[in-house]
Amino acid sequence: MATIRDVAQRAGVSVATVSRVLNQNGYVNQDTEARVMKVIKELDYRPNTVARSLANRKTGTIALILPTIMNPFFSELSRAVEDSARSRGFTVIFCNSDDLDTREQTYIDVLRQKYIDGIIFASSSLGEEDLAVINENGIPLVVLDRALREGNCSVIRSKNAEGARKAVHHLLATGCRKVAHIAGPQELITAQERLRGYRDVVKDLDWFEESLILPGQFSITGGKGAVQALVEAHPDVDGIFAGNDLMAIGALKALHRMGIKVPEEVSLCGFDGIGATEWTEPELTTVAQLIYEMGARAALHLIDRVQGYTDQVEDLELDVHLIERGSTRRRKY
Amino acid sequence: MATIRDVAQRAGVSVATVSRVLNQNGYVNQDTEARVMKVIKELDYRPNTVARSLANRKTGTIALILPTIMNPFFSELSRAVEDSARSRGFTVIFCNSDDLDTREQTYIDVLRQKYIDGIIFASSSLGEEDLAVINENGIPLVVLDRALREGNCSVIRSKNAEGARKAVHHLLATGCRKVAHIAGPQELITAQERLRGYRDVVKDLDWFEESLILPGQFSITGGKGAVQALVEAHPDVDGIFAGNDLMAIGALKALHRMGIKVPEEVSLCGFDGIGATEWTEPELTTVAQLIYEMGARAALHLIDRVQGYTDQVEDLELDVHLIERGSTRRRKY
DNA sequence: ACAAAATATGTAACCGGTTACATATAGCAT
DNA sequence: ATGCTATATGTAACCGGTTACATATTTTGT
Repeated sequence: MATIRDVAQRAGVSVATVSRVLNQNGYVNQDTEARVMKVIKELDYRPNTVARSLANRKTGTIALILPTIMNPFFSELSRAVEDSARSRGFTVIFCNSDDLDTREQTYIDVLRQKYIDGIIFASSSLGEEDLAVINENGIPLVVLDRALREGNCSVIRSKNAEGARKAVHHLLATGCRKVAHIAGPQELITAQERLRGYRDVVKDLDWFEESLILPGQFSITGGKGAVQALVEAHPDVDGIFAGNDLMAIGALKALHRMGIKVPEEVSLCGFDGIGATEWTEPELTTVAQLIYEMGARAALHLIDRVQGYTDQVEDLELDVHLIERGSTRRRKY
Repeated sequence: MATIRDVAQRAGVSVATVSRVLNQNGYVNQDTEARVMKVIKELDYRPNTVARSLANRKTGTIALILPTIMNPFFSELSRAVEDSARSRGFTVIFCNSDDLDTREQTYIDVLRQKYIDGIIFASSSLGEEDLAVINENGIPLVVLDRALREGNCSVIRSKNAEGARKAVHHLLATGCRKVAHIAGPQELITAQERLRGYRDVVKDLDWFEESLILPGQFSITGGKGAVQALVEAHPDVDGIFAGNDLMAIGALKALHRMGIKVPEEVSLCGFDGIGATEWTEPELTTVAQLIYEMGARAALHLIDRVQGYTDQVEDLELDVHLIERGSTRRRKY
């Protein structure tokens, strides 16, 4: 591979001049520029990004830390992030954390050493102190789905509580008399907020009791398990609000296996709006987040900060909307 | 951030010595080493990866080029790649190509400039010439799911034709009298091979005709469309082999919508073995690939080559196996 | 006891860019 | 004609590591 010095020599100029041509800064004579460009073409010269990164401490790379890419929610999110990054000439490094903080720690260490320009954090188990460490290193940070007291860090999240309320109201409106909630792991803010939304609506209804809230790990198996326990404890449940779509899918499977008809006997509503909610039968009613937009906004805002177009941190709450499908349907009594 | 010179100065040695301590090479006195290590701890020094990369032309980064991460097959594959890479201290850059060759070209350019150590190519539309370009640049390459004449490039693929034969044999064995095939885009080798496998089995059966082969784009919508056309043209079809699971899911939806019972009236078999085949009702019979293993092998082998542990290219054919589920069931006549 | 080999450490060039600073010429106002 | 500014280009230090080579000391072999 040709280097900048090869180009300089062949064009009869100094490396500084070539660099100026490359970066379109400083004064360069038109003729000189043309000559340099010609040589660049001839040699098929491409500036070495690593050398560039070393010199100006920018790598054109951002990292996306997420629990696991195998969760469709994060697949879509990361697709958005990569699309947006590419449109701005950035590349993306992926990190599956499995929500393990040791793993997150390790990643952050590695990323720091690699001069990563910025990080999008979609994995929620990292403590505030750790985030502070990143900040100290001056790495711009965008966090998804959590509120932070500390200021120097952008946050983008969905209206989880509001979405949960929408879901439960919808279930009640379609005629449910007793609505249970399959909750995600309470370490995660999203899971907390959705549970809160559920509580907001049902807490004063006479049928409500704590045992209508079951843990489901945000996973398919968790959703299945929750339904089994639920039906045993509350055979009269006729509505389920699952804290995410994967649990809803699991719930649907379990209900089917138990011979309970959806939506005739039990209505079911998920949360997230992943594509797979249209793959089941019946299709799942769900509270859709603007997943792609979330990823795109996160990436574009992060890159804006990296490039110094803005130094303001953002705190965005994205709308959610209910998508009514076959798993909930108005019932007549 | 402390630099190697800071460490050297504080420890009263030269940078070369510190470097030797860091890389565990060359001669270093025990006491000196201890002293250097102590200073490293004190300063919380981490070697700058970018500088290192520039010096030794290795970045500890590999790239994975795939059609789109939103296809669950590739989600799982990339999970495997990332896990394996991490276990060897490598990071992974993701590239969604959407099977556009311009996009792939651009990526390769960028990756070359970034001194990426190696590339895993899971996107099949790139021509041989382009692959040659990568090879000329000396970038180790592992290609998934395609055969290449040219030698200097490892290939890992599944036994697609064999898998397809298994699928069709299974459908016939469960009592199907007329089996159609929903095929993927024929630019892709995998799609070709699966179609070939289907042909191998049915070509001499009296009911076979070309119009039983329908294009389905490897997508859900494609699968739906294919089924609609199929049922119109061949109402007597009682078995469908879909070239991948997404199309099978689409087919299942369409059949359901048309009131055709699976497996009672039509048996359905997919290909890939993605998790979502267990999310549908009935669950989908499918020819499972060793997706995770494919990704893991690709990554580990690539890194072996990057690190010079081997310079042999690999040509691996992974086994596939039929998973029988509810979408195909033995019928009695 | 002496040469050869092993151990220990330092100097400085190098990887391939960027950029502060120095220098030189041309254009323009006074 | 003089001084000031805008234009044009080059020199060399710098980013933060690695490593070839030189040098000095210690150990080993005979």
